[in-house]
Amino acid sequence: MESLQISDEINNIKKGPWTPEEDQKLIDYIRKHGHGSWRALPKLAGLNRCGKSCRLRWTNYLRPDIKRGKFSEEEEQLIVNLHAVLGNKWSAIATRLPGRTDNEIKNFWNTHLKKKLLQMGIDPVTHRPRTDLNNVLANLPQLLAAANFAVGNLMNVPNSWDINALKLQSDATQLAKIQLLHNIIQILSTSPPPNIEASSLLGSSLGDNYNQLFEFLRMNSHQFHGNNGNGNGNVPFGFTPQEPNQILSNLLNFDSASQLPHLGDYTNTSTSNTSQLGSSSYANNIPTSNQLPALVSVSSADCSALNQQIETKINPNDISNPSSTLTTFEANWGDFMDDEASQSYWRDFIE
DNA sequence: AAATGATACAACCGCCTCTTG
DNA sequence: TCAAGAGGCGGTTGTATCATT
Repeated sequence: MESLQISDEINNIKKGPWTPEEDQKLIDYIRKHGHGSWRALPKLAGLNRCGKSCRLRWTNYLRPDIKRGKFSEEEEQLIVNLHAVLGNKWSAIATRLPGRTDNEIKNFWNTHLKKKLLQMGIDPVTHRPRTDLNNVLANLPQLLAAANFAVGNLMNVPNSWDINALKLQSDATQLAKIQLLHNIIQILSTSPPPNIEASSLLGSSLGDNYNQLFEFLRMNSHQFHGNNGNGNGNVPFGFTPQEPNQILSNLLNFDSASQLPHLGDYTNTSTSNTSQLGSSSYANNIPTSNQLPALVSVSSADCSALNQQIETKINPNDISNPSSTLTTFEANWGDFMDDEASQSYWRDFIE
């Protein structure tokens, strides 16, 4: 590295930030002659830079068609979607965002989007919800808040699934969080952790969120079990959580190994909603299996409408694509790009 | 007001692919 | 077919700026 720098110094090759004078020389030259051979350009333009540096400066900063400023919501969404299909192919992604450079997108991804996805509980590499216990539980307060919000909104959507209302009331972030909550419930629905270490981990991680989680399950379980009105018994979230008591009883099995509050203690402090426990239908529908079913499909009509909305938003010029066959509600965010059919759609779209 | 840490982004580096002779 | 050079790409680093203590 040092020898390289020395060699560069000997050759009078400058490195580091570009000065306005250098920028102007580069712009003037390319305007007059085009860039031609990048290797030859610096000498011809009177710059003490290597060709590579000139090319980078031009393509990433000086090019006249470069769009400056913050990324819009649409651009953000598009980058996430494209990344789910293309991975770190920044140049390929950049071709879909006019005026944005691969470098800019890459930086934006690394500094903003990656964190955003992580905060949403989505793995930025796989674009799937993160299911490891630590991460799920670490995000529990956020997830519960988001899920409560989304459940409230989604349950107000008419049976016919007013997609517009759905989109207005609940963004993809909320949906992703519901997906994650689903994961939590799955974790909690399985047998108690097989060893004391896992028990302790879960207990300490859950901590104060225990009450919140219980409350959420209790408040919404009747809704999860409701018929969505389309006759097939599916519910919007596609899973039917066990009775909260049953789920949490798994936790109580290792209550002594952790610092979890006792269920009884909690219910005593929250009596305002206990009627829901008795009146809701969930009591008659306690699943026999500990495993929650996978997220369920909504009707194909609903899906196509939803997909079209997503696709229209992403690419207003291409609203009809027969290869798009998303069928799951999770398709709204993250997973929808991992769905095989969806991926083929995006590949088609990109190609 | 100064120190420290976090964040954003421009720029560089090394590797890979493509082109050309 | 192969080797060399040029260009392109993705990962990483360095530095300026902003936020917090």
